[in-house]
Amino acid sequence: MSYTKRNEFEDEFEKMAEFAKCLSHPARIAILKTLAERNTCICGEIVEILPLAQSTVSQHLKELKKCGLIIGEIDGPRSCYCINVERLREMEKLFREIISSLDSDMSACSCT
Amino acid sequence: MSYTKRNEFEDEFEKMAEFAKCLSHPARIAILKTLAERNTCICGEIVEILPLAQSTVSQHLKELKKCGLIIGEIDGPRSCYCINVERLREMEKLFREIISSLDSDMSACSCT
DNA sequence: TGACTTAATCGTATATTTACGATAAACGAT
DNA sequence: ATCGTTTATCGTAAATATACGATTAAGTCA
Repeated sequence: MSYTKRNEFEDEFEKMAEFAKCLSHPARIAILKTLAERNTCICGEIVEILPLAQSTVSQHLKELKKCGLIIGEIDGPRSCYCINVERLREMEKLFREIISSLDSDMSACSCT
Repeated sequence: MSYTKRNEFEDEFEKMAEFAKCLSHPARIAILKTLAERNTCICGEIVEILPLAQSTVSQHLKELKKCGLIIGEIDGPRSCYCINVERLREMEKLFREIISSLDSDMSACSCT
């Protein structure tokens, strides 16, 4: 039993799925929003805002970092996080492309 | 141990996260693409195209249906699926809104 | 009616995700 | 050097997700 077949699809779809997975928890969207609003972007602030334990927030930050949407800089005992604008743009573009590709393919639905 | 705290965030974020979760597997994106390309949209065709067992495809279809991105019509022993265009637009809009809200909040990143 | 086709669901195994508390690591300050 | 602060990581528990084969259900057609 193989469990995952995520790697047997078109690169574009896998990439999109990766981004989507990253946004698939409201906490991570909330983190992005918080980072956008502040430029201090210290981890502790996020912990205060979210209804989650520090370790859990840290995990979500790790996910966001893994998919490249945020950048973390260690600054003494603190960690300074901010949004990776280029990567955000990349995601935006890919999303737009896939949606518009669906749009252009789509013809009238014959089953309703 | 509560396990999930998905429901303790802003509605908009939860909604976006739902959509994102739906797109978080390449198979489901591939299904949407296939549905866009054809208007016959019979389940069996999708099974032939994807490297997945029939039952697994059925499960993915169920997910897509649950979040409203596709509509299924039972047609005799077959199932005719198609994209729910309105819902797709809704997702597109929400995504665009959230991204542009990030954009407008974002100031220079102080940590790089 | 009975055989065939198609797709949903069930049962199951395994991987991953989400959450927490506890601990460790890294630094600043006293 | 020790203490306090901050954050990452570890260990763990429980929920979900992913995948499959087997079965069921529902309709078609001979």
